[in-house]
Amino acid sequence: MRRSSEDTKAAILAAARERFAADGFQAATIRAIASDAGIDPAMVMRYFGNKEKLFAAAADFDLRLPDLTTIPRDEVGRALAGHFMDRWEQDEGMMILLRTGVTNEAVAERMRDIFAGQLGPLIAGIGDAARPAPVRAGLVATQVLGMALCRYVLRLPPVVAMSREDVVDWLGPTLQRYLVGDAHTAPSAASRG
Amino acid sequence: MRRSSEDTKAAILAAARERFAADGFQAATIRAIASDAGIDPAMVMRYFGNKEKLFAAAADFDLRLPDLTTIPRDEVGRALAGHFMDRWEQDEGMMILLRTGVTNEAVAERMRDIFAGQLGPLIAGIGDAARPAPVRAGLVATQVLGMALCRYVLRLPPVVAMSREDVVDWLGPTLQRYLVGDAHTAPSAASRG
DNA sequence: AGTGTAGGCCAACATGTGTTGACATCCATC
DNA sequence: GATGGATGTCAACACATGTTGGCCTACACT
Repeated sequence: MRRSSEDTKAAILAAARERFAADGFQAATIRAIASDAGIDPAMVMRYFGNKEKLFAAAADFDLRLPDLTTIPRDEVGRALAGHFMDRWEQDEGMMILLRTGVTNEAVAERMRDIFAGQLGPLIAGIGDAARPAPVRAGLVATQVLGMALCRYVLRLPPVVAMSREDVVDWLGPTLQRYLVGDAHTAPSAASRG
Repeated sequence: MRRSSEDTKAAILAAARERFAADGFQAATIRAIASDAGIDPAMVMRYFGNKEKLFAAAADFDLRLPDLTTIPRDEVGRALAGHFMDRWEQDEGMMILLRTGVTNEAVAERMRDIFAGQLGPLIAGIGDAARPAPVRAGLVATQVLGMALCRYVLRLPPVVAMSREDVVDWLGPTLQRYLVGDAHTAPSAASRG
């Protein structure tokens, strides 16, 4: 069965995204990707030039952040937590960035651009001018990427076992404080469920 | 100049820790490590057997958690945040685990063991029995590892720019809530500094 | 039927890697 | 000073990888 050029290219890209997400840049081999796509390694070179360009095509990713200004101010933390959870599970792009960014400076820079360029402006629109938006964006990144790391990459059992709602319940207030709160907002440990 | 066996072994181990921390497992080559240590690659094999065993020796790491029961209950979050900050900066062991654990299942399992075995019991001693300690330990791990990832690996500029005290101020309340609080503890955004 | 072109495969090359075994060199001991 | 073990180097092997160029094959069109 013969495929069209576009079909083959798409098959290669799909296989590449899976392999890069599962194994990282170095461990994901052209041969393995080609095998998954059911074609010869030479085809990968034909369609994408080299491994770096294939990776660049596979690592395309956008946070697709919602407009936070349409959300009630006191629910913005939970909304963002839920959005990231959905985003992580629907698109393996973030897994690719996480697995490769830790050992590839170019990818790390891309992640810096994504979080500064997409999350920063969003937060600037809702936050308190007294605390700079980049710091708030950075803090949100630490909690959100840490959750992705522990849940999907390291697979810490209690973190994997949490439901989406559990995650939103726990991370929501944290993100809320990072977004619109103040460093010294003390948590109250009095109320118990 | 001739060195003793132990000196050479220590030099190799030091070079290996730096390389593994900077480049990860695959990108850190025996040849580069040997070159850093000023010896022939064959010596590495003689003293450590193979690359995996060298890595196992280099990736030795302990969280060295303090006894939280001696700390006032409402300061436990800040204390833990400060401890992790110190630990990250003094010992490159965590950088090694972070850079390699994302693409190496054996290392990921080791991190699971570390956080479940060291952090879990500690938290069980101070927490609320109503919420299981493993979940609390997992949540702490998400925030603490996320900070390490963003600050030392991805180097997000606003996160790098924060002082140790800034980090403790922001992460302290978060960890406090994860440790002894309740999921629905709402942050108060009223007070401003 | 003949033919050109796009899609696909095969074999090979250059390179870098972990790893090994043979050889060299220093130093303590007799 | 001779000897033997510890310390170290060298060259090479076996293997996997990214990459390349040549060749094959099906299909559309005349």
